[in-house]
Amino acid sequence: MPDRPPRFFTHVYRLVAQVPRGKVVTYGQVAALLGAPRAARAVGTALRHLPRSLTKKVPWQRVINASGGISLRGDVVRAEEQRWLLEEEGVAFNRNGKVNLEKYRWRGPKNWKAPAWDARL
DNA sequence: ACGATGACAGTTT
DNA sequence: CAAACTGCCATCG
Repeated sequence: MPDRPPRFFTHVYRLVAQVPRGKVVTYGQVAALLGAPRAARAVGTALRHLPRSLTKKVPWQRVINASGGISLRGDVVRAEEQRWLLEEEGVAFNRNGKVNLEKYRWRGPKNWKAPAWDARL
């Protein structure tokens, strides 16, 4: 059994797990909702390390970049899978492979309160 | 502890 | 509009 994911990672997973089908969020948005508006890059790191055991529970495909595009640069296969999964649930891509964020962006959970993930216990 | 790393983002060319 | 630059952050050896 591998080690449990770091705190920050698990918070990312818990939030992303709430993104409804057919909606998307950006890395920066996730970071902001977690109370760390500049940690967008770290959110990407967290998703890159998403345990296989959680791929079924965490809709990682619903997280895209601020430009409305897929960010998996190196992994082309994975990138195609992400687009396929999103189209599968009704998210449309324009000719440039971008999603209309104004239309598909998820605004976040109701009465959401940023977790104190960075608090030292 | 320090520097390298990467599924980012905003600004400037 | 796209590529280049620059700042930022949690993790990892």
